[in-house]
Amino acid sequence: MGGGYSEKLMEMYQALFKRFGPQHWWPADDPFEVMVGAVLTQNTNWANVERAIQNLKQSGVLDIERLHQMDTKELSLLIKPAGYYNIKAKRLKNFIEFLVGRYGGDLEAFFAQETSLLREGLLSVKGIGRETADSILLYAARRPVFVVDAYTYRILFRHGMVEEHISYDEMQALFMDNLEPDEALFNEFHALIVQAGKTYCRPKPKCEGCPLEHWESEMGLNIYTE
DNA sequence: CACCAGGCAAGTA
DNA sequence: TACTTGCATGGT
Repeated sequence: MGGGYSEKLMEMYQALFKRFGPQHWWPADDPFEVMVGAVLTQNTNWANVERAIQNLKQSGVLDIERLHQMDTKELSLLIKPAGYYNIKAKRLKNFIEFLVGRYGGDLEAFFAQETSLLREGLLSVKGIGRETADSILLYAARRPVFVVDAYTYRILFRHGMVEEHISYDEMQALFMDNLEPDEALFNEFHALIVQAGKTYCRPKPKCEGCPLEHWESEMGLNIYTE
């Protein structure tokens, strides 16, 4: 039904895992830190996000109540290393206001909902789009939701697995309609795609003609080039 | 110097 | 629906 995607995707997963090993995502101490990191990492290098999170930790404000009290301007200065600091401070405040206003700031209460309702709520927050919402669902709420990002498009397109410019929902369905809803699998798979993308699948490929000699020689992924 | 990073919202056609 | 633009720091 899926045009043999189930087998292809699992072969891709096995090859990536063999090449890169377990990624141990999400690098955070608790679900709330995951959610903050998910907003801060929007179009931003993770190393810069780490500095911002360190600033929040060292200031002792990495919790809902403290962030709720804090002035947006003050917050923006703490997260400055993550870039887009004015808009991200507002986005974090929007999210905090949502959690406090609707769940009394109780994350357990927030997470005690069906996945589709959780996603709907997250997407209602200005500053949380589909990728950020799905990252929170997968890595904070630990739901079997597949996270799609720019690397997912790039890698699958360059390997001839999808048309260019398919929608987020279509790409997500490609994975979720062809794989068992396995939270641990989705966790590792997305993290591996990011790692592989960083390593071999830049926006402007240095090698001539991806789908890549790189993948084939270094990863044994000629199975994807048809 | 140019390019990129674990996106999103708002505006336009 | 399908583009375009603004947002911004820090590494390579």
